[in-house]
Amino acid sequence: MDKIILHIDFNSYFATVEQQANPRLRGKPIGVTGGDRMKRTVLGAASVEAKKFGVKTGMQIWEAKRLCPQIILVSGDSDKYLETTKRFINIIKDYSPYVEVFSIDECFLELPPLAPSPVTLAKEIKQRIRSEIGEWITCSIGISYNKLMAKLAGSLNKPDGLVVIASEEEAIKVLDGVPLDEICGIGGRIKVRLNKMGLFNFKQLRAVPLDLLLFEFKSYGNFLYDASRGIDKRPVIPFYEKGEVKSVGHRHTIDHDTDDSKEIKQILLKLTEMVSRRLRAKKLVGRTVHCWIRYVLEREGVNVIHPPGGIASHLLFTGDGQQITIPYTSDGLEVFKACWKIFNQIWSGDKIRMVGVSISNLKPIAPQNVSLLPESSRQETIIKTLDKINDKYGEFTLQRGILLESASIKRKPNPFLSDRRFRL
DNA sequence: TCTGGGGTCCTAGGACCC
DNA sequence: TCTGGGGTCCTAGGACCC
Repeated sequence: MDKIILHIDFNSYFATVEQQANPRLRGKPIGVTGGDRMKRTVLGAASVEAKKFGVKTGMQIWEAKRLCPQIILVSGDSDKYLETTKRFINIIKDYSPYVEVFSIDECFLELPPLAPSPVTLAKEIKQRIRSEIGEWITCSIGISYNKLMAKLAGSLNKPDGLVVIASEEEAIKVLDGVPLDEICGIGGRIKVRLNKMGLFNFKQLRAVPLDLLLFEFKSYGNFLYDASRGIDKRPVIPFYEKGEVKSVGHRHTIDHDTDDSKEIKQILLKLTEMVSRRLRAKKLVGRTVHCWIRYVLEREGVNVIHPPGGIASHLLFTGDGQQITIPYTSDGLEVFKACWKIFNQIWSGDKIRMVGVSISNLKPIAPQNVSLLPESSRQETIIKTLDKINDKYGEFTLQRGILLESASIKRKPNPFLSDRRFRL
């Protein structure tokens, strides 16, 4: 193999971390939820034992309970998972500086040219994770000559697997035995489009000329062409070379549909403040504010499939959004003003189920950028003081007066609201 | 009983400037 | 009198990932 790349992926991550922390949960079907509010939430993870009943990550809780009535639901704790992730990354770094953190429970590792047998090394990593982090924490490792195939190899034998795809010849054999959406990069929509072209497996995809793929999929055709041949030239990008985040956002699904603009305003105030606080914590300012909403319309007697491949539903989801550019800021009130302006432009007046806010076009705060205007300087002092206290005592301990009326978002943040892509 | 929440990248078209 | 062409910025929207 030209390069040797390992893909390390934790199995049922949040669930095994919870089982490690609490012996009474071990060997039992558990599901990790987003927090104390169960309605309209989905599972962040399911334990191996729960998966035997057909329960899956991302499944709605009512469905998980239907499949497995004895499932134990555990409230997620993002700090705990992040802490565990930092520990395993520290182990991985002993083997190579080329570690790309792909998500909270996944990383790529490129081995130096003179590394000993990758299989022996992978076994050692698994053993160290067991002994240094916990016996309940298992991972699957895929080994191959590029990232795409390493990730595919890792997905072939779960949990606790170890699979090698050593050459392009082997890769093609493996590809011809899996569905199109098994590889990272082909999702439901692309699969449907490929199927419509009469393509149902990688062997058929390989027979399609590049020109045709480029015509149908633009530059994505290159990816499809290469992927079907086991080719992937993307480098492993170590954590210290990864750029800063490109956008920061939050969205919130309301636990009832609402057309009460006062209520929506309170939620947007909270979301914009959460976004701005994260910008300030990262010492960033941003200038493009994106606000979007989602409606749910009941359609009597009509079955709608949404999204493709999803479950049939009599509900039709629609939405609208807009983005505008404002002067660089990390002030929640400025972000809110932009957001509120957008909201009032796009809102149809229908009942709303979800609102979202994100800010992009980010840049680091210039240290010498001290404001000269007294009013602005006063605002900055207020923000800094709020941040200090909130950092110490938790989100929303102190907040602007206008936020205090709202009870729609609880103080303890949902673990799935926090950074999954983080920097070490 | 009816899909949570946080991201990334890409393309296309219009506005605007020189 | 009314237009070439290149480049950049902005916004909309689609698709994917975990």
